Amino acid sequence: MELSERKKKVLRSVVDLYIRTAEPVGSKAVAELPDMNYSSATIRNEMAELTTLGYLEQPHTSAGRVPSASGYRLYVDELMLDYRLSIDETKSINSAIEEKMQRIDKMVENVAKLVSQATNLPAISAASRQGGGSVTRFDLILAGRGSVILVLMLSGDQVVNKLIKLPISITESDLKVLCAVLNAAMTGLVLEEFTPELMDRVMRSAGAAANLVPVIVDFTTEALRGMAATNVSVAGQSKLLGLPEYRDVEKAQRVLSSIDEDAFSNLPAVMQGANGTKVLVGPENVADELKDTSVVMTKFDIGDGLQGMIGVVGPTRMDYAKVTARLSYFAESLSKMFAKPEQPQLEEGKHEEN
Amino acid sequence: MELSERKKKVLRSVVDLYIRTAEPVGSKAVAELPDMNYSSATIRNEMAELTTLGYLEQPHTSAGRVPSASGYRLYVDELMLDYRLSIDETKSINSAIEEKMQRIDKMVENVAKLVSQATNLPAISAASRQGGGSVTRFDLILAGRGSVILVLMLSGDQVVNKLIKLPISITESDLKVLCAVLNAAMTGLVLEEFTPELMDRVMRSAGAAANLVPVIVDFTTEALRGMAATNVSVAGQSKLLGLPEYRDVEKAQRVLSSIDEDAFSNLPAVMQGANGTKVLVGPENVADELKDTSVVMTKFDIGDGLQGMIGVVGPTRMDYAKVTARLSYFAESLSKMFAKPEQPQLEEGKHEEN
DNA sequence: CTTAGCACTCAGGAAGTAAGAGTGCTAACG
DNA sequence: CGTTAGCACTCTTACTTCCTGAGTGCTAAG
Repeated sequence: MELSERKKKVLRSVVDLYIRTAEPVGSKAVAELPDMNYSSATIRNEMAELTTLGYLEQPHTSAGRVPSASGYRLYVDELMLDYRLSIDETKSINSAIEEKMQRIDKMVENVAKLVSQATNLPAISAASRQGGGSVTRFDLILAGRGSVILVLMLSGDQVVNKLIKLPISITESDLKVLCAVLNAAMTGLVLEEFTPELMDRVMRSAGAAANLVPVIVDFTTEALRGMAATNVSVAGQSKLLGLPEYRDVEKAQRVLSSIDEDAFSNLPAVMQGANGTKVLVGPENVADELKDTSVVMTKFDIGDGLQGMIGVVGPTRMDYAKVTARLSYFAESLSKMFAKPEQPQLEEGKHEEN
Repeated sequence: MELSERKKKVLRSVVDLYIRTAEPVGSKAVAELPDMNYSSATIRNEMAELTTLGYLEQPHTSAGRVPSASGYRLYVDELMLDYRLSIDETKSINSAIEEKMQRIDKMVENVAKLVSQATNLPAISAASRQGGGSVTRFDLILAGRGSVILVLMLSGDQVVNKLIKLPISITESDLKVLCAVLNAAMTGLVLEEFTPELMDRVMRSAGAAANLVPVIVDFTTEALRGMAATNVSVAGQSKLLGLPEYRDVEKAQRVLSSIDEDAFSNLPAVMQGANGTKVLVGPENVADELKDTSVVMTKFDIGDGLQGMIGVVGPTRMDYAKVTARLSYFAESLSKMFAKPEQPQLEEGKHEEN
């Protein structure tokens, strides 16, 4: 059943007010709104009906009304007015992205931080690859006494490397042979195709440098696994504590620790189908601890089969309009950033160990 | 002035009890302790004196006593009994380290998580390099049409790489020339020595591939900067909320957000002098928000001029004995792990971008 | 020096009260 | 018939007041 225009207006006002104040809103408060030309009594009647329809709830007789989950749902789907980002906001988002994205190996982490700052709520960011990658090219560099640098070029123009130290020394020509064998036998293979038999075969034809093969295969499979793995980061958890609904420490802790954990490693799955921004209101969340909490998420494209996702966690009474606007803008900016090759430089690799 | 043995025993008992219960401890509770062979009246007298000496405080007349900052100080320095890790504990710490350290580019982050789990408190982990690094060796690999992979070997056997895409194509021999020039002119230099003049000079002698030089220098300086930067990670913030002293959300938030920020980027400096485990009790902390909170920290060695640090943040009433024990053991295990070369593999590099 | 006893203090909980906000209903109004 | 004013009713919240119990400091006896 379709609500009357006035009912919609009242519902929207109630949600808006509740978002602002975090306190149950009464008929009087709504009636006093600038463009509300009815008396509090009329509003009262409308609110009573909205309550029986299930869009509003009252904590107790004679408190104001609070939006119910379906109230929020309706608000998000139909009622909420688009929030227009100010020039300042877009500017600050852009410059934040520019500044922080240079070292992309921390991309996920940084994005989470930025989103959290922009929304003043805890934020999640994740990147995951659809389907497994493969090695495009093997290179081996002799780096002085017993050291060999293995350089893998992976599908999606990603490059990783590893320094291998050997007890024995090895000649340049041995490496050349091995390198050729590797490129012939192992390029284009996905993770599952790295069988023990394959390794045996490669080792037999690898000549003098055969003892390098196991290390190389190990690292290669690990790199492919790493490509497939989902990278998740959470930032700004403490922002939650500033909100009145989390004055209850128990609750705050439940929510925080459920975000803290790697509970989100399968979250990108939720995003699979949906396009654009998705809003999960309170009980729509699967996790029990989040029944009282809303999540707003958006996908963005990193290109090369990489899927990015950013999201925000907050009270059911969160400023959906503003949050969705900011999130979408973020996603858009990020997608754009990854789409354009900017400089002649495109790929970069960095890593350290012991 | 030296305290009598009995006073020490009483003080220790008070601190121990307070650590356990988080409630002011009365003379009766102390007197009832198994090996306390005095009546509550005697204890009362001792406690009164300890109060005037400043080691204990009472929240109000007729509450029990609570250790003061100097009480904790004394406890940490002299009184506390060594906590012996059980075999189980050492085992679980070791297996946690083994399991999680494989991908070392996430080392700092993982260590923070592990320490937090082991202590049930928020934990900080950081790694920073003493003094700047330099490039040991440049390599350039031609990776098909217009793509060149730059591989830098840095001091400390760290290897990083970057894929450079060029609008124009380039020949293998041009690359060889450039590579030789780079190795001749730029190895062994620290960040400050990369001047515009140097770049000019290199570009002039670089031959056909000269237009690659700016990109290479950019990436090199960025890599060196990255080496110098301190890497900090915080984990388990929500653990704080489980503790009775942080039922006050305001306080919890203050503390959490002061950890959340990059407030710790200069923390390793604090560790510079001290060896072993350092305990900062409440007001000894510089940050105002932490005046009410204690920090326990330890250094560990990553080798190659890299300094690691792990720390824990908790209420002044934290189980110093247990926490220090676990932290030290962690530090020790980590140092050991980084010291032994394990496999023939020592260094590993990994990174991705767009 | 240690201990028992006692009067005193003070935080925290229970109970009761008052104030205020908001509702639902009814009746009047245009 | 939709809208509004008025009013009785409900229920929370804040503020008292009171009481209890834990713990203390002091004194005097062992």
